[in-house]
Amino acid sequence: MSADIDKGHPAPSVRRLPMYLHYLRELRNTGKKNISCTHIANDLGLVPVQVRKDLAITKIVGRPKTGYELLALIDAIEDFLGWNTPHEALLLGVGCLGSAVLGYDGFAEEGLKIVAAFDTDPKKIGETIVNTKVYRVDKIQEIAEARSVQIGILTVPGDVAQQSANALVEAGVRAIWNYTPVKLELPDTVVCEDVRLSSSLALLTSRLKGLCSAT
Amino acid sequence: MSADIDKGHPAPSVRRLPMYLHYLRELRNTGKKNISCTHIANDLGLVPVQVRKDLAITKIVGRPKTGYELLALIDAIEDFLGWNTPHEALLLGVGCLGSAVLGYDGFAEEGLKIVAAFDTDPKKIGETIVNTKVYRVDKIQEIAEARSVQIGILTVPGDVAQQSANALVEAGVRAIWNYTPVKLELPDTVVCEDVRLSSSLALLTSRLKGLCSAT
DNA sequence: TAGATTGTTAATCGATTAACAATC
DNA sequence: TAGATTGTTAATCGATTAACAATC
Repeated sequence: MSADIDKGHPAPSVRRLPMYLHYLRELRNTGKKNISCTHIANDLGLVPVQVRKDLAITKIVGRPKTGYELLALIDAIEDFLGWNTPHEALLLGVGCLGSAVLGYDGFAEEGLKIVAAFDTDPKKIGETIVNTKVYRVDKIQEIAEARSVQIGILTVPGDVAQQSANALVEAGVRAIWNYTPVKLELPDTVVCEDVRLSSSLALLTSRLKGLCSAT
Repeated sequence: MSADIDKGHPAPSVRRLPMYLHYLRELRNTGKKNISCTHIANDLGLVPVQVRKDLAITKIVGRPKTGYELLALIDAIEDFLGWNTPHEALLLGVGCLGSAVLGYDGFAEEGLKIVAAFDTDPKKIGETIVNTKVYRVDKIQEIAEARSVQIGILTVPGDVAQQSANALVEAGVRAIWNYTPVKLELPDTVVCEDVRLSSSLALLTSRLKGLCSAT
């Protein structure tokens, strides 16, 4: 019945937005007021038309000859991504990876605020790791509901990934950022994004192999 | 002059190989001898023909009706990725993220062995973090050359990313796994793969926004 | 054998790039 | 004004999916 059959936006474009945002924020310090796609493309090693298409999904409007107003563009990207209003998140699994995610201060710039962490290890429960308190896993529901947290970050071992995801869904979480190698089964009312470090490494090592054998 | 103009393999296919490998290794424990694309696709939520195309890049040959021999398939993927012969790597920047990468034992299964870490912080130099010794940055060349290390992992802050990458290149490293948000300038004799966690988060938060506004 | 499955060619789909009118 | 730049439509490119003969 809806007039616009929203197919969403091209994932490759959305993936490039944080790169533009990072670049534009740096540029802000130089006092520049306007920026064109030509300059962005040059500095980031892309072609201008791709930058234009990517930025267009944020609904930003530029002016011929001058380009985009820098601050308006930054706002538009943040708005599109939802990074101007902080998202609260829960983190499950305070191992090496979980601690790193807790400690990574870059997420603040991306509107992500981890409000509580959870683990099964009694030694960790009650501890405070990088300003975040670690709770027992059975407290997820209580804390999630109290603050109506929408995002869950999964940094647990693979063998408990699905059950951890289930707990997050039951607690009302709407989005799961999955750092485990497990393919999660989720209701389609929940969005999930897999961080697959091994995919990235696969590309690196296979290209390294190509480099060597080409000689 | 070369007969085969090697365009490389489709990046999306290469990115999916670790997922198949993970799945197949788990399957090994069940004692199964053969596996078909239909089964793989079912279990991973893909379509059989895509699995077949993906696996074909490893040069594996299957048999109609029975599928692929499980162990041969695992071998073929490992071979293609270069994950059966361990790759030695150096890690630059022992902060939160760097420590997590050092501590992540999953990389062992992916043929990656971090043999030394480097930092500028005098307090960290000489320490051993997760079985890896931390050296002064000016030791990179010496250690890289002695072991002819081919891979460098960049987990330094963004503002020293380029100079750190330069040091790795000078030390003879052929591949850089870049965890910083910086776009690196590198000679084309060096391959580089960017781990962009923010791209992944962008997709998650923008889809979460779509989910909420759709209601 | 019959039917499941492979390997491959052709068709489709979506993203990137080219072309160009509009405009400041 | 002249020329750089935007926004958009059309062409190209590459990945995914469909179709199907070969085969075990």
